[in-house]
Amino acid sequence: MAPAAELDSVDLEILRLLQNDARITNKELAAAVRIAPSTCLDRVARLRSIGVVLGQTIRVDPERLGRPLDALISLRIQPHRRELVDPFVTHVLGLPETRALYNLAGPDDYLVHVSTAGAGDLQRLVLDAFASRDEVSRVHTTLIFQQWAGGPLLPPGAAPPTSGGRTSGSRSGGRVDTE
Amino acid sequence: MAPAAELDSVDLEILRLLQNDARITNKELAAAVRIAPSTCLDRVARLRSIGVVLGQTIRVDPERLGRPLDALISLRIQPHRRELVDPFVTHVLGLPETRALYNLAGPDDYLVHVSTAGAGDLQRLVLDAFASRDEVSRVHTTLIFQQWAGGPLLPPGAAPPTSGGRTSGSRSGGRVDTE
DNA sequence: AGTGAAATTTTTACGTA
DNA sequence: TACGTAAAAATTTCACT
Repeated sequence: MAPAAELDSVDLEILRLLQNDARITNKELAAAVRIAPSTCLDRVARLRSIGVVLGQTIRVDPERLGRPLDALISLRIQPHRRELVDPFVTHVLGLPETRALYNLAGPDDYLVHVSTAGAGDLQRLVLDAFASRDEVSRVHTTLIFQQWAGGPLLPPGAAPPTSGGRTSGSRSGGRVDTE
Repeated sequence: MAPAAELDSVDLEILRLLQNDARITNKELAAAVRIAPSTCLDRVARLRSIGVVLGQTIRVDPERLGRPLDALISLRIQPHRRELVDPFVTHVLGLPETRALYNLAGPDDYLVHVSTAGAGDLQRLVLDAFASRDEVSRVHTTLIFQQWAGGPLLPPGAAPPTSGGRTSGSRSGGRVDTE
């Protein structure tokens, strides 16, 4: 279930529009890509069924949830064995501050993106949730000043957004500024 | 428009459910949080209007879009002035491989999360899109073996998901494994 | 695969407690 | 603020090209 799916330009355009605003109605979406609503529904259903579209989520503003301070925490795991790593991953994903977790190829094994309530919360997190654990041999924290969410990830050569129509909101070029 | 919004436990539960699956109908959502559909609609509309909910997007599988290889690219910008930085940010956000961009506090000024078609594409990207630029003085690339998307980011103390009902799909604990 | 129209479900608006 | 009902609009199904 890994290989790349075959997508035509209409599929790519649908993905682009939905990634920009998934609340668009099927009717509007169909009009934007110039096909009938029922056909459009089939297209989207297919994209779901073949796993290109994994799901649909709301984008939440961390600041308005009381977590204005973001940071990246690099971690080195000492005996890098599965018995220690799996519980560690579970632990990190269980933290409410965790936004993303990466297992890396470099000397630092893991990178955690966290959103915290402030410097105090971040310090507490670094000390209590990471540094204090036996399997963690090194912790390095970097503050995030600003961040931008990625765009549609569409393959190069994909058709550019249709000229006239902004679908909704006030985005710029399909990219979403999150800060 | 920055301070934390006042949210009660119902709001938090709504956010959690929508973040898990934004395609849930308002009717189902209302039932899950035990309020009337019309009330639920008001709640969600409020969350949108006060900016807690920024929008709605589909989650796309990068692998199925032909980008199975992820990497983090650290960058140092030489004269770190706005005239150079702004075009650089625009350039990075314009790359189809870009998934996220961070402006950091450390010695490395920027971190770019990219999804690429493979080692060749990544090499081309590092050389042509980053290393070749005048304002970029240092490039460091780290491969991502595995990654996990963060969860609801909800404040601690928020009520756990209601006992019986899984809303849809087969997620685990509200977290979404993206690899 | 794509389409148009009917049938179903959902969203939305509004009056009331 | 929350609710229930009614109107509007959406999605979804289906027979046909």
